[in-house]
Amino acid sequence: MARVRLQDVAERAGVSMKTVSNVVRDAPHVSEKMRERVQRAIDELGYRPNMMGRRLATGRTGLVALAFSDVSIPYFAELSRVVSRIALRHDYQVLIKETEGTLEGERSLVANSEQGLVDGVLFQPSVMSSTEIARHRTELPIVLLGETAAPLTMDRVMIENVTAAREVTEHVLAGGRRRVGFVGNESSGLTETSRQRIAGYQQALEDHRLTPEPGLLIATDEISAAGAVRAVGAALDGGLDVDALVCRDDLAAIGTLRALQERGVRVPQDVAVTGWDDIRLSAVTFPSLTTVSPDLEALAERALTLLLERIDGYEGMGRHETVSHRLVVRESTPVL
Amino acid sequence: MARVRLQDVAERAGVSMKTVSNVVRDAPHVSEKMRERVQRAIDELGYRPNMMGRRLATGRTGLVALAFSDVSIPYFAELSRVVSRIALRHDYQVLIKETEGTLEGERSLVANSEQGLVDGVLFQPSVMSSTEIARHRTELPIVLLGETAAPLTMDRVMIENVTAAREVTEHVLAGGRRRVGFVGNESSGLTETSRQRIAGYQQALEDHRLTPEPGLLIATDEISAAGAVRAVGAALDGGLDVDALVCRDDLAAIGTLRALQERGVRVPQDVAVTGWDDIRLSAVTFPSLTTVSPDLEALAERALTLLLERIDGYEGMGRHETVSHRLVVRESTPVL
DNA sequence: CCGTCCGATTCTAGCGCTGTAAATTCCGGA
DNA sequence: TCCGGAATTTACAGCGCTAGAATCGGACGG
Repeated sequence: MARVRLQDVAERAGVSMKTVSNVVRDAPHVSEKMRERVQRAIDELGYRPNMMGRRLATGRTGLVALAFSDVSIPYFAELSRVVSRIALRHDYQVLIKETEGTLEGERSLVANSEQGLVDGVLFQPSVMSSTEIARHRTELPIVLLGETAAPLTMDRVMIENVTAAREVTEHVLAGGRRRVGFVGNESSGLTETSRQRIAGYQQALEDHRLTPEPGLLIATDEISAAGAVRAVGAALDGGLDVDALVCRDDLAAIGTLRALQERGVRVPQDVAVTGWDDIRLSAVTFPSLTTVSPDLEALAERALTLLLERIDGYEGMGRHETVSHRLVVRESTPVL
Repeated sequence: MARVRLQDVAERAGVSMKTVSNVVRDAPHVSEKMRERVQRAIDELGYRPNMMGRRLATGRTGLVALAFSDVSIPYFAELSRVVSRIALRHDYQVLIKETEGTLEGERSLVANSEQGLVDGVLFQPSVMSSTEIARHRTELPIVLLGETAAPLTMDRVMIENVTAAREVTEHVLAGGRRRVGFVGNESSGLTETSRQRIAGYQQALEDHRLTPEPGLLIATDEISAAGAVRAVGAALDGGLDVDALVCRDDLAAIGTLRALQERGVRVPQDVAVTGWDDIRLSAVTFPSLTTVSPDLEALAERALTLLLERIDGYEGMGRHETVSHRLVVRESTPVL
């Protein structure tokens, strides 16, 4: 049996297509009687609107893309959930696009490959520079997520990375630690995210009259727990002497935990460890992780709001917003 | 500036729309000369096809939905990646739909709410029974993932759960353990997945002339590491006496690890622990987890193949396939 | 030199829905 | 009973693209 179309319902109910359309979309100016009559026809025929038709007609796809490197990074998975949920409230669905964190993947995203498929994009760049993003600038509305030094013309939402990094470092210093390392900066080409977190970490050290030593920065070759296990392991075996390790993210912290425990180092007694992102698992590692918890809800809400405004035609300058974060203290740092 | 349409390119190149369309789609019957001429016009105008138009015309959306409870469960996130990658090879994009693991969410998915938006659905049900899914049966092609007792009319791809559960249990028994518990069955209403894994676990025990005791089954109230921490913690505090714990999935295993370590129980010396899914993190917990590793690649490939066949009009009986798995032995179980 | 044939190109309908503008209906008031 | 204006419903023209039929044009054999 062929699909039921608006036309079929219209004939069955003996009204015009437009009226049926109005009923389906819950539009105003439909009398109660008419609504009932049409609804009956819809139910009898089992009509379901064809989204593609609607989309072509309205020019809106009802889809926004959420782009980042890799969904299996817990932070991004959790972000996806929140964004999807909030988008749904605005009648939007979210299409997840993974860029693999490669320049190529990010470029193809920005080179409006999604043109005509999604109405806008929420994009957390990994490697593309802000200027390049601005240059490739498409018709497609884009809102940037994260720490990219965003072009003036584009919207961006992030948390206060420098401040947060300072707070978390301050927290371990307040616990009496003095040899504080940093884990997880990229071994080749620092991302803006790492740069800012390291900046905050350094500020905190300097506030305490401690000199940041290059040897305390432990770079990893990839954003993963396994990368951190290798890097921290190698550093420890190389004689690294620390009493605290501030990690770039929870995954790095989880890897750090393992590298320490493999060597019999106790956390937090011997070395305190902190993470970043407050992914769900950070509460169930042993010991559980003290971590920076960004307000994902607010992040998603603001980013989506800015994006929807762009989609609705807003053409002003880029808006740069920050959302709050808090420090969640758990077992991996000593109680004060 | 308004968007460039096919018509604009056609005028610019002085040819018909259809010819441009042929060039864009790389269709046959286009002379080299014409191709070049049109391509030049396309480049000059910066034309990008509007997917919505194409989709309406072809009736194909180029989108398949991948539905499961929650992306932030690592197994699903990793599955998403693999499915997306493989789908891309078939020129399909993947739309992730979370059902929250609720009957309501799953019903709304099956009640062809996606009609007209996606061409088909890969669905891993959490709570819906196979008969109900079959009843709600829509026009939309669906392939089931996972252990659901699939209706005869529907395609389904899974791994051999009973066998795998038996193997992993056998592995700890071979290590000399005799009081083997199972962690992670749902406290209310066993899912088919849990049922099969428990069945395999029991078979292995029986093979060793051990009697499965109900007290060795530790139910959790939700699929999460935190749920396992609570459940296993409570069981241990209640005097649970085991020397091995086979967990329903890696998340449960991670929670189990913590519950044991909190109480000073050593893994694997005092209690061996196994997981299921081989999520990335299972290699970096401390100790790392022995776990069942499904062949995700094959799972995704087969499921997508079956789905695409359905989309292309295949109307035969349901195909039920299994893909392979292997046991990955790591630190959480003693070496033999 | 002409008729045939075949691949290259154009023509013409839609795909299913919505927005606009015009037509119709409905009411209270005169 | 009739009129004016507001509310409701209808007619119709696309949104951008593709498919199939129709048409064109040139190479080839006779």
